[in-house]
Amino acid sequence: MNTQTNFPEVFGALADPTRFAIVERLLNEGDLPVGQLAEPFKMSAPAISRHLKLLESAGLIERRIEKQWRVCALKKERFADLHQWIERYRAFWNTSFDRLETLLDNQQGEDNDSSR
Amino acid sequence: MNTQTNFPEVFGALADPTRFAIVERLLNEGDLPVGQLAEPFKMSAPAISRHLKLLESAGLIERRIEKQWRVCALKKERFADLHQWIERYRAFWNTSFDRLETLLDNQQGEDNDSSR
DNA sequence: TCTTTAATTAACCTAATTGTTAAATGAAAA
DNA sequence: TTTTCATTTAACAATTAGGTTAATTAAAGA
Repeated sequence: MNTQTNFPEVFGALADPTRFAIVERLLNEGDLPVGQLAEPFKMSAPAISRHLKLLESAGLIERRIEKQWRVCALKKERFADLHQWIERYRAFWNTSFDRLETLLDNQQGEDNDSSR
Repeated sequence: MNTQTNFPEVFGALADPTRFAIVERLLNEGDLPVGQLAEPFKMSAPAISRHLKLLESAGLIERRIEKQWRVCALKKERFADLHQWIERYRAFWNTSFDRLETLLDNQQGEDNDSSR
């Protein structure tokens, strides 16, 4: 399997709200240069730069140089790995949801967790 | 969608190797009492206890009392949430793998998603 | 060349995380 | 009821994470 994927490291990269938002944005808007990625946050450029470096080390993004900009892009492989990982849990979460299953089958009009 | 699922928090819970191993073990071996979960680690009981508390706060596990033991179990909802999240990236990672696709096809086989 | 723009690296500070040991809790067994 | 077992809480120390400002690099444009 994907023995080269260090899942705790990847999850650690996604564990910060800023980094998570960056990843989500790259999914929704496609590749973006560092400056534009930084713009929505009221955080210094060096802080963003370090977040991006961490995402890159975890293999979630890559940076390429384009003229005077560093453009960030999601790396497909890592997301494929994450998908494979969570798929292993399908047999568990997808069975006998009992009274929860109707709710979820409705395709998430809302969530159903009452634990918090 | 699952707006009340705090993904950075959930990822943070999975970002520690000990906690990740605990979650994997619960998937592979089913519900286990705290003492047995702690056994493979050369870490004090309080340390394990706090890891479990964090997993519980993130909604990844729950603890029930059974005789003199606290038995830990994975929570389906949270894994379903994670799956829904990564599914949103499928359109991205599943298309035009280009020269990578042969490499990855070797190991992952076909995916069988039924959630949409 | 000189200046500007884009981004990173360095040095530093504070807060959060993760581990420890000792004490506390609460149910079961004696 | 007293002891034992299973686990948690409290208090504390060491490390890591995440932010800041100042200095550096590197390419573009004047």
